Amino acid sequence: MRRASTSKKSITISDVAREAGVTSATVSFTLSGKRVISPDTREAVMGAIERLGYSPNPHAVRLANGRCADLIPLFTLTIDGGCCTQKLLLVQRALHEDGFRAPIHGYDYHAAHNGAEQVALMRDIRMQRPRAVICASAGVCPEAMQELHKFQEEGGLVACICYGSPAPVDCDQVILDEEDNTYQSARYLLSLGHRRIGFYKVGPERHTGLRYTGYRRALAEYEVEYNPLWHFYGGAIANQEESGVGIAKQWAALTRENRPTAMCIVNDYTAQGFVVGVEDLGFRVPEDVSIVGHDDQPPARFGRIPLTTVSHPVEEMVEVFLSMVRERINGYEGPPRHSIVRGNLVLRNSTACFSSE
Amino acid sequence: MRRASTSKKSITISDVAREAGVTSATVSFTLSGKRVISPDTREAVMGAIERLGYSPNPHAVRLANGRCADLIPLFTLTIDGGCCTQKLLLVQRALHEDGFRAPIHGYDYHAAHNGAEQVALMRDIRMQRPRAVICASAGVCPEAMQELHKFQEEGGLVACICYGSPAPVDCDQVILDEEDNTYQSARYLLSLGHRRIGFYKVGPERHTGLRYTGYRRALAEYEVEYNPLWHFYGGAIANQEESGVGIAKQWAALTRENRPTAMCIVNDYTAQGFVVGVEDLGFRVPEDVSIVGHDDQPPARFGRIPLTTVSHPVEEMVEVFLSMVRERINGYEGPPRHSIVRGNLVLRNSTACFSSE
DNA sequence: CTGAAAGCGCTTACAG
DNA sequence: CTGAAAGCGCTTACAG
Repeated sequence: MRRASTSKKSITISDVAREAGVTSATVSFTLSGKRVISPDTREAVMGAIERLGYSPNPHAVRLANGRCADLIPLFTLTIDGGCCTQKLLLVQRALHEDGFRAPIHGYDYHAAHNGAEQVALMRDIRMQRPRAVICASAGVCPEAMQELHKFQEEGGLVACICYGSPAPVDCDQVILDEEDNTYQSARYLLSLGHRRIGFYKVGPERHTGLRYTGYRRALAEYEVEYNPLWHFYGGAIANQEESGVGIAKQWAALTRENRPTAMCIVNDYTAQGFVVGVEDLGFRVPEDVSIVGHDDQPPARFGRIPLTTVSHPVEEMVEVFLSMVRERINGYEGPPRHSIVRGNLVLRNSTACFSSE
Repeated sequence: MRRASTSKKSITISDVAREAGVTSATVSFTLSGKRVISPDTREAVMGAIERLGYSPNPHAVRLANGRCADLIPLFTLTIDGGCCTQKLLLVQRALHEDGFRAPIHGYDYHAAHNGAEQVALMRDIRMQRPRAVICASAGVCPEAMQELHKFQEEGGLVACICYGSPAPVDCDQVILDEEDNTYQSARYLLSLGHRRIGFYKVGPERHTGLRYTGYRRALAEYEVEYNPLWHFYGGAIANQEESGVGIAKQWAALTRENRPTAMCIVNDYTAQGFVVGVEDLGFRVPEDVSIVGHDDQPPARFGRIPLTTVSHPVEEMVEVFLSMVRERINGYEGPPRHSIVRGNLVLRNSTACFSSE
């Protein structure tokens, strides 16, 4: 914890050169291996480096190089340990194994839910001139995406991991099929005989979004009318489980005839919050209300009740994504590709056939 | 997705200077505000910047500056959405508000559970010469810590967020009192009359670690002998909940007389896994076994059963930590401080008095 | 096999 | 109020 003023000047390539009795070019080349170096010289240089504890200033290196060939930052506004984080971690691991440095630049969604801030963050990454940048596009504003576009124009590689619809950048993308995901869950509830089916997803959008579309498509298929009463909204609750408790209260506040007999809740955390909420109010799951969650994350199996859910195929998405990214890195020049991946229904105990009782 | 060869040369400060009809020094000074600039010049410069879409090359800036005054990277090997991630996110938000850039450099624990790798990662951060680096010390090897020490010698600021014992760097630290945490949980079970108390924590260490010490201290206080049979081990299961299922099987495999009537399980995720595991085997919680978890994370409230647990005071730790860090940034020169923070017992439904039945 | 020198894109004394 | 120039610490043609 010393002051900057006390700071020891850090040692540079010239120090090493002097110590080894050579020129800095020689030091640079013995380090990079881009020139044949005599064994004696190499030894002298390595010795000097060792003795002095030298390591290159990355800013100078990057400035001189123009581009950081071994850097692939991962950008995300979601860092909650859920599916998005899991994918990033898997991608990071693979990239490390390929010899890249792949720091996750994680920013809190709320902190970064500010366009100017996002742009600054993204620009900072772009200006580092990395080999590629990988972007988890959820929540990233168009202006920040524009930075990625500029990055491409400067010769950078971009690839995105998306939810539902492709990110507005012309690049390889792996996309979770959100529409199908929610369609499957709603259709399953309909197939059990339910007709009053509640719907909830996080976020402010009401009648937009692919999850909503999927829900509507299932209803249409069964010729069930959409009822705005059954479309729940979360308010500004930070915690996902708490949102579930909140919508449980809304649900219970409806009259018996208007109350959904089944709920399609996008995200297992919220779904378990809903379970806890309705149980606290004296209802039973699935007797009083069937519930389908989304993602098949740990709470689906270890939460209040084993949850029927639709999986979010994390591993599959990562696999597809990595193969695209690696092809690009190896020089593939074809047009950008969008790989859409679907989840599967997982049956557990939170759903039952409709009974008029 | 264009090739590097196609890359547009990015525009530099000289381009702006030329466009504005001034010198690059003037551009630099109008941007930094370190020199008074005439309104006309300022306007010309800003116009040129606007028209050209200029933004400075951070490598050049950092190389010239010697230190990045506005950069405070956060280093972590744990990025699971749990307490550690939560703390970093809160610290990041506060630092952003203070005008710093504070990217979380997150690395997967397993990927980085490799000394050389860790050192490389940490060195890369150090060599960026940021204002400070904040390190979540869990899992960080001594060699990587050594990098932080070098960083201090170069005049950098270091601060750590730790579990149990201080990190081996001479700097401000906020530390969760793990010993007390587990002591409290074990003592509570003893106070309920239990005498066969099982213990589990993640990690390979057997008879070391502050959590173990706290457990032993509680036993000693009640003059209960330590029994290695009741000390559970997880094996190499990646998923925390699955570890809980695993130890449930170990627990059930013991003879009735040897089976703990209560379990002290370090971490709510694993504790809920244990609940699910024993229930699947036909046992009831808390009738057949009482359980205390640790951390008071969402699964404690929304998991299979409402869990008695000991809190991990995330907000309090962040508050204490930030006040120390801000003092340092403002030039405080006193000796390094260690702030130890304790959690509190939270009573729910997973514990009951011992009954010989 | 190695050296001397230019260049990467900034910042900041030093002059005026 | 502004310019000309040195310097930050590397890399890489260009010579030898």
